[in-house]
Amino acid sequence: MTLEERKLEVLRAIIEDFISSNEPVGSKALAERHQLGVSPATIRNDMAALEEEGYLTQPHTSAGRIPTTKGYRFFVDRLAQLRPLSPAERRAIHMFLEGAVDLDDVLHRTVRLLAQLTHQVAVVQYPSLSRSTVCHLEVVRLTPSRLMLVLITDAGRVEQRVAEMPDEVSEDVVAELRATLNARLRDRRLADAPDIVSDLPDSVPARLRPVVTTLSVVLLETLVERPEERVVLGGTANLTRSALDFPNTIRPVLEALEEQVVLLRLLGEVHSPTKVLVRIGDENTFEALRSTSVVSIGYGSGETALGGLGVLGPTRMDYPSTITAVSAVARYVGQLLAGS
Amino acid sequence: MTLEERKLEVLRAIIEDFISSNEPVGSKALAERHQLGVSPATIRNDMAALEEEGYLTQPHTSAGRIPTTKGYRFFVDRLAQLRPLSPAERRAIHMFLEGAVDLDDVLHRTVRLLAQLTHQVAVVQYPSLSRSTVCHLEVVRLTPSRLMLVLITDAGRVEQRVAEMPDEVSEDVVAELRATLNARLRDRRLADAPDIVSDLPDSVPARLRPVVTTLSVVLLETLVERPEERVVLGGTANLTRSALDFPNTIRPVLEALEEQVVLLRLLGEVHSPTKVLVRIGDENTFEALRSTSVVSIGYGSGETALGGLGVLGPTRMDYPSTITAVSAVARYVGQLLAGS
DNA sequence: CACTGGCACTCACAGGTGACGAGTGCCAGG
DNA sequence: CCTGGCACTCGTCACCTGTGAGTGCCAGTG
Repeated sequence: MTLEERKLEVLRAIIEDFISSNEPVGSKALAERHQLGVSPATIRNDMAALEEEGYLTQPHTSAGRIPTTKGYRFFVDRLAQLRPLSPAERRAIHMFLEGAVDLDDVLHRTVRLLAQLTHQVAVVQYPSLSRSTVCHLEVVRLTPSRLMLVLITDAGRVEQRVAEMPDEVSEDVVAELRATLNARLRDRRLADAPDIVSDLPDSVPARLRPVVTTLSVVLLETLVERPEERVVLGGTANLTRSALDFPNTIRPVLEALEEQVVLLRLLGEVHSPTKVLVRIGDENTFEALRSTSVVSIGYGSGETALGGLGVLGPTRMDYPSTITAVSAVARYVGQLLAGS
Repeated sequence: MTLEERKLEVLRAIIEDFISSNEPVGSKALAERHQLGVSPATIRNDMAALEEEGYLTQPHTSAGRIPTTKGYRFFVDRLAQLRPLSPAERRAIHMFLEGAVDLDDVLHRTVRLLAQLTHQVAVVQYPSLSRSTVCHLEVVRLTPSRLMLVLITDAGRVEQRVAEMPDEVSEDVVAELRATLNARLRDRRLADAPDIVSDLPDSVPARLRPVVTTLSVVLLETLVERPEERVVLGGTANLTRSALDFPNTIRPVLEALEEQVVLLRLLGEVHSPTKVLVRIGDENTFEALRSTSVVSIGYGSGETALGGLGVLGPTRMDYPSTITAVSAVARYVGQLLAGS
């Protein structure tokens, strides 16, 4: 199944031309635009072979060829040469993310940056709760019988939740709760938190028990039942850029992007912060995204990713540039979060 | 400038037909679909008059008429009869907003609800900081020299911000800060906060002064320089519903909607929680939104609005239904926030 | 054996034409 | 003041045709 040198060149040339023109590319044009050293007729034979093997297809008999999913896949895996980041892009990344003041800000800037760099739809996931550790757990007494729990993770993420208490709670008890909860949970991984939390009521003085029991339930809800991994979306206007011909092609995509579930699953499979993941066309799980490609990667300080980020665009996207941009941004965001 | 009875009927009929069909409506079709009791020829005369007066226009000579901005405006102000909420819609509102656990949740559900009810793009603003009062101000020591300020308002909004301290700060000092800040700010309106905050450094014991000064700066930044009124957006997929013919008509709209500034200004002028505001076509401030209409209203418990919410759609939207839906949702959200 | 030039063939697309019909304005008559 | 009738405009659609890009195949050549 190995292809000879020239056929590879032909495949690469076709994909590059198609990406920049969005029109089926024919043998003659190919011969003119690239120095392949052979005549159109020869190229035609190669094209026919490539089509036979499933890398190309024809929209109709007398048109040029366009790449199939398999063709793009081969291109991405073996043919594409990574384009280094241009100085302008490097500068843009720094400028964009420079002045960020907190996590929300970082992620919102990131999504705009990605959208702008790649001219595509950008998605950024909040640092996963389960992969973070507890930095602080604050208990605030809003009214005597209503407490607010504020969870702060090492990644800077802040989650809050109101808890209605069965009885009134004194300020002293709140202080005690705060101390107890922090003693138990601080620096623990949130993935381990559910176990710790459910043991909590049994291990506190009896007088605290009712309050702690109620709080435990709320905490568990926040941590487990609602693992709501948040996602920021941006650059949807870029969808209109590619698919100007098919307004009914962008509708399902927009609809899918409004579903949190879809977005999460989109980035959910991302684990490594080092290797970009490219899902092309019908390699995507979701029906509605079969006409798009997703380029994603994890970001984080160490080996394990805190969360994922990526972009979504037409299958005929500029993979080399996109991959470069996505991984550069992820690296920078990782540093930023580690340093803050 | 008063129009006679029948001309009004004709105008209403044209607008209603155009809204449901999205095609220029002609005299004959009009006479058939409505019981106006006159012949097409008569209607033609009325139409010519209405066009003369600026309520209608013709896309081209031999086509039917379509309403102008002025026509829609007249329709909304004088002709439209409010449609009561259907039981199904009422039920939908309750079901959607029932299980909301916190402010974020309420607002995200609201935006989805609005989008679904009206089949349009929905926008919901977070409760304005400046119109809220401080419920609690928490100071959390993340590391010895890094504090996090968490501001909780009566509307349930939570804003946090990290502050880098010049020196290390002891846990005792933090407790003192917490007490001082809360004593000064609790139950005060956030609009008044800047004054209070800037006086703060002068009115604390000298030993607290450096820390308080730094904190003041951060607080002021959070409150004033970054009055970042947050906005939630949803239902953008609905844009494709109306403008299927013009993909290049939805691009600028999508782009505009990605600008926070635009969204804020869109709802920024909303003040009353009782009266719906309708901005039609070129009545909109923003160039890109000249082809759309915005229906918005304030929500809140009392007289003053906490924030705004609304929908954006094509000028040929179903105004009566939309107005009903928007104001019903706003009323319900207001109750919800007051009760929580 | 691999490449090439030539040739016949296919087919999307653009441009032109004409029939059709929806819609209009105007006018004379009730 | 309303109506029916009539001539006119003009966008839409179906149809046709020429053009050209692109193909596959084949015989010829180094």
